[in-house]
Amino acid sequence: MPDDRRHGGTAIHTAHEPALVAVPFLKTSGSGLVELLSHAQREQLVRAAVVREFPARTVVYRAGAPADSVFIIGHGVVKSYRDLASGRRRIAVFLFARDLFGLAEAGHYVNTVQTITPVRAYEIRVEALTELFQREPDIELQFLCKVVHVLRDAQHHAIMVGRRDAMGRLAMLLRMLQRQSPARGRADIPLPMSRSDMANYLGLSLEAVSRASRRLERQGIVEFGRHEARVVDRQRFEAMAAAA
Amino acid sequence: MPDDRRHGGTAIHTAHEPALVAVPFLKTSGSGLVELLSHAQREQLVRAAVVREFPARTVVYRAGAPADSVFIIGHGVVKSYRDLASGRRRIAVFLFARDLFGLAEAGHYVNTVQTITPVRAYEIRVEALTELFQREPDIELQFLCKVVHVLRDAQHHAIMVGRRDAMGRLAMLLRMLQRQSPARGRADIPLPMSRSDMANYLGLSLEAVSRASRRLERQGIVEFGRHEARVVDRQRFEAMAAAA
DNA sequence: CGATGACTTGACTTCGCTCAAAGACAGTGG
DNA sequence: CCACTGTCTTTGAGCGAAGTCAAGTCATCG
Repeated sequence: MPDDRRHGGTAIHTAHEPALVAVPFLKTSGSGLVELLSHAQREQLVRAAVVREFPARTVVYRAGAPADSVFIIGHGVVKSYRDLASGRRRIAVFLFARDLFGLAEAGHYVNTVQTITPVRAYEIRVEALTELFQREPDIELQFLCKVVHVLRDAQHHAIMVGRRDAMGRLAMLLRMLQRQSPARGRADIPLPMSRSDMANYLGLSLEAVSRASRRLERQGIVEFGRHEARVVDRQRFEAMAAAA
Repeated sequence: MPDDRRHGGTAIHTAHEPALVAVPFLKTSGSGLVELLSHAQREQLVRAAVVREFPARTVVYRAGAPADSVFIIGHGVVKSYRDLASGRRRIAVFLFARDLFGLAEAGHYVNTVQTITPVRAYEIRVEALTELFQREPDIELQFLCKVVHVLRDAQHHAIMVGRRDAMGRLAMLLRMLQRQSPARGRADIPLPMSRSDMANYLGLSLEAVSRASRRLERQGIVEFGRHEARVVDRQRFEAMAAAA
C-alpha cells in the first residue's frame, strides 16, 4: 500500500499536472486532442487532491471495493480490467498521463486498476469533487467532456474487439498507442504492456497476438521489439487498421 | 424529415418525460437504476427542448453531420451505429426511453442514429444545454452521471463482443434487454429489433444469431418468437450469460 | 550461470463465417 | 378474401482463422 504524499519537490509538476485531455464536444480550431483545464482550474484540483506515487505492477484498487476517490494520472501507464468467471481477464482500457479513472457504480469500483509502469496520480475524494463541481460548473463541464471522450474510446474498443482478424485488431491497438504517445507522429511506438496484456485488451489469445506480430513483420508493415514497435510501411499499416 | 413540434397535447407527457435513468456513482439505498431528474429539473429541460416525433426506421442524424443538438428519448427504441469501410455495420448501442444520445466529437456526430420503433424525443440545442449547465450545476451533474453509466454499458458491450461463443453473447444481450424492459423481472423480453440488428450489435453474422437462438431453444433455456423471447430456465440462462 | 518469466512456434480442434437455398411472415393490390 | 412479393428468418455444407495444448527459445535478474 504505497502512500507517498509529495510536496515541495513536486511543485514543478503540479504547475502543469493534474491535467486532462480529450477531443471536445464542440467544434474546435485544431482537429485533435485538447488540453481541457486552465491553469486556474488545475490549481483548484490540486488543492482538492493528494499526490500519490505507485511503483510498477501495483494494484491501485480492486473491483468491488468502496469507491471513495477518482484519480487523474500525472504520468505513467495503468490498466483497468475485470476478471471474468471463466478465469479470463478482459482489459477495458489502458490509461495514460492526463487520463481519468475511478468512476464508480453505486459507490463501488467496477474494474480493478493496476499500474504497468511507475505512476504518479492525483487522488481526489468524490465529496471534494462534487463540492468543487457545485462551485465551478466550468470544471464540471470539462469532466463531462472527458467522460464523453472516454465513452467514444470505449465504443471504438468494442468495434476493435468485434473484428475477426487478429492482424487488424493489433494494428488498431498500435495506432491507438501511437496517437497518445508523447512523440506523436513518430514511427516508433512504445509498448509498455506485455503481450499478454495486449491479448487481454484485444480479446485474443497470447499466441494469436504473437502470430499477428510476426505476420505484420514478415509482410514488412511493422517491426517489433519487446517494448516498442516501429511502423515501416505506413500506407499498408493504416489500411490494415482501417479495414474494420 | 419529420418535424412535428408538439405542445398542449403533450403536457401530460412532459410532466414525467424528459427523464434520465442510470445507476448513480454514489452509494444508493436501492441497488438498481434511479430516476436522475427532479420534477423541477425536467421542467427546465422541457423549456430548452423541442419535442419531436419520428416514425419507425427514420434516420435522426447521420455520422459526420454537424452536431447541434442532443436528444433524450421519451419513448421508443433507436439504434446508434457506424458503417465500416468493409461494408459491415456495427451497432454501438440500442437506446430506450430515458436514454440520451447525440454526444458529439469536435462538433460532429460520430454515429448514425435510426429509429426502430416510433419514437418521441426531446431535442436540446447544445448552446442551450451548456448555458443551462452554467446556471444549474445539479443538472449538469446528472448528465455526468448518465454519461458515466453509458460508459459502463459500453465497456460491458466490449466484454460481450469479446466472447467467442455465440450463445453466450446472445444470452447477454437478452439479459440486457430484459433489464431495461418496462416490466422488469418478467420472463418475457420484447425484441423490437431485427435479427440482423442483433447480429450487428453482437458482432456475429445473422446466421450465427439464428443458430444460437435455436440452440437456446432446443436446450430448453429460452423460447423465441419473432419479436419477443421468454426465459424458460432462468438458472441456466443466467449461467450462460455470466460464463463470459 | 542458473532460474524464472515472457515470448515464439507448431499441430490439432473448434466455432463462426460464407455462400446458397428454402421457409415463414406482413403488407399490397387485384 | 386471397394470391403475390419483398423482407426477414431458418437451415445446410464447406472453409478458414483463432483457440488450445504442448514444446521450445529468449531475456533478465538474482
